[in-house]
Amino acid sequence: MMFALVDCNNFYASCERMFNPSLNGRPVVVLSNNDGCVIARSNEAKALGIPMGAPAFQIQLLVERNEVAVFSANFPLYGDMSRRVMTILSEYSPEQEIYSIDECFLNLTGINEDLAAYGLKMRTHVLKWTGIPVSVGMAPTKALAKAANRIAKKFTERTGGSYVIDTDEKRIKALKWLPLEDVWGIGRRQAVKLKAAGMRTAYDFTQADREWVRKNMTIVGVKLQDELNGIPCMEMNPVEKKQSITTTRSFEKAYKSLDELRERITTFAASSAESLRKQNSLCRSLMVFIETNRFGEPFEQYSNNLMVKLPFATSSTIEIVQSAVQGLQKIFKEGYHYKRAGVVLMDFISETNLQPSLFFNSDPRHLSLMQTVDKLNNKFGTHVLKLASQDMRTWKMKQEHLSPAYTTNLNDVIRVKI
DNA sequence: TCTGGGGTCCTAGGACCC
DNA sequence: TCTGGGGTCCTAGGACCC
Repeated sequence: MMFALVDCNNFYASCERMFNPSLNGRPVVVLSNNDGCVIARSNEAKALGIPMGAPAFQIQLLVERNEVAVFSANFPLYGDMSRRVMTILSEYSPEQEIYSIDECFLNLTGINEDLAAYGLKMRTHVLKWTGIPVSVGMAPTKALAKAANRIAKKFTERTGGSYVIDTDEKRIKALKWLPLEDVWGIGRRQAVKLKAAGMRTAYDFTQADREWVRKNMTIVGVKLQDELNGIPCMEMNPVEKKQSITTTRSFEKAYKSLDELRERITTFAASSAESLRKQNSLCRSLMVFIETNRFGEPFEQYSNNLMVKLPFATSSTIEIVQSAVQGLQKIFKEGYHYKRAGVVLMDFISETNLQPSLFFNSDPRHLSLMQTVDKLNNKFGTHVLKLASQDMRTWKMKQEHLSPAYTTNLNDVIRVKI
């Protein structure tokens, strides 16, 4: 077996920079929705010590002193750039697993070439066609490919951004270099436990007693140990349908009334339902949740969630919204300052596997109605059609540093003067 | 004033059944 | 002191990922 893990460097920051070359060499950060906290940093921003996840207001001083370029997250742009990168990479293997917006696994088993050079070829190709720098790690297991990727990225000057672990010597050298907490699959919790047991590097972990690992880290830990020892346990996962679809947002200000929350929940449920239809699924239950400011202060805290079983499988926005709002009414309590809410759809079946029930079924008229709505919304841009109860008030996300929709809106396409 | 959003998998323990 | 035991299904919560 041979896997590649290809990963875009500082992806969101690289996307912003791609359309604004004057930012080359300058520190760049991208903020989450509501301009809340840092979700991407260029190397220069990392070097300034701006931590991942830092609240925007806490890095204000650093930003001003160092002329850091700050952007509000522009997810349509990143999604579009991702699609382009992934399409190029798919040419390098018969099997691609898109693992996240900025990385994918490729199955390189049977590719009869010098792999390090093959990785460099991918990197050059992607950079030339999209302007996005990527790193390529290759190894006989997914976990080792992840480790190889870290080496490719960390030592770009030496590796050119492409590194292969194809011998036991290289494997051991890599694992002795890789700190425990940087291993794919070992999180903060486990790292503490492993360090307490005297381990420090990925290599130490591979030497740990198998039974101890099973007891302390379940079967997941045992598989990871095998993977790092070069025994593949994780296969390529073909792109499958999602098992749950979530829409959640923090609010710019606190909401107190049921009416305000009802509008938000309606909008979230509608957005989730749209994604559900996109993958041709129906859902049989959903969860709605609301919460006050989890950072406390100065008001009393309350958070709650509720699972709602739908009377039938459906993808109708109307029916899903109804159930979500019923759920909201059950958990809503007067007197709190709500700061976040969300709707999770789950328990899916495929449209084609629907077994109609004798008495309770989704309103058959909704399917064609929804198809029409989706078609129109697709054709004329987002949400020319929506429920009357959606977006009643002028709800707005804080986005003070939003870049143009360079690739998805004709008016924002970059013009080149000749 | 100001702290994101969207996923997956595994397990323990309760409910229920025989 | 002194409990029956074993299977299955479901769910909440924890851990991890990006």
